Amino acid sequence: MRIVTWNVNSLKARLPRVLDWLETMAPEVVCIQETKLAEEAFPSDEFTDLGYESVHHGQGQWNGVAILSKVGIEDPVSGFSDGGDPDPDARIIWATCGGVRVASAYIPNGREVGHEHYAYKLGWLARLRSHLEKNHSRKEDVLVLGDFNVAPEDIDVWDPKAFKGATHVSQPERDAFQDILDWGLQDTFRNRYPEEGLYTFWDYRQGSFYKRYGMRIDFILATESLASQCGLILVDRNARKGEKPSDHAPLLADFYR
DNA sequence: ATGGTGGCCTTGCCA
Repeated sequence: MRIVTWNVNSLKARLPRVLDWLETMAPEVVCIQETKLAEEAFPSDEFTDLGYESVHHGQGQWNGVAILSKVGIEDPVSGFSDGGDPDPDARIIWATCGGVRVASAYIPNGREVGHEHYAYKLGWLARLRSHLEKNHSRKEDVLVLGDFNVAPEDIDVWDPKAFKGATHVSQPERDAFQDILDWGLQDTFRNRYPEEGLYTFWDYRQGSFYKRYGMRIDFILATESLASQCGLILVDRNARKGEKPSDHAPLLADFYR
């Protein structure tokens, strides 16, 4: 099964590029973040034409997550099933695709350390762990994909000194990310590539992509049963080039199962 | 290639 995560930064603005890329790479399952579309505006017909069923959890101007699948979509759930209040934002959707429980997640940005939105981010990461604990076992085939807005280690940013005091690298965020891994998930890309300088996001500003000023904040997290079957895994940096790119590149993995 | 925000029902906010 070939699976992808991609923060497209507006599916409306990105649709031609996304459709073209999906035709070329032909993944079975696709996790999209930042659709920035209302529920009814989701272009499901265009994806159907490429052979995908789809589920979307949208809210309009901001956020919005989706899963596309050529191998079935069963038991879709929007948000968290942890007994808590509904998340005000459309940031996570779950579905079972080809026997694998898949999540497409867009973790809050946090804005600034100490900001109200930063507290929301830490709480959101804790709820993700809580959802996993309450609904799944680490013995199951579970994949959590998405934009976590956290760089887990200093090697995941282009210059740690430039991020002093910033979100994405603070210890509470890194601890919350590690808590999710500690539930029973592995960072499949990092398993394969231990070196620095490999990123999934480059800010639009200041020519960051061309200067290689990136961050690795998008992940394909897998339980052991799947992580041990991970084959090809790569960031398609070519998708960050050219006309009207997203500020994130897609992360793609093949699981032999 | 020899440079260099972009998306949002926009006039500032968010990332």
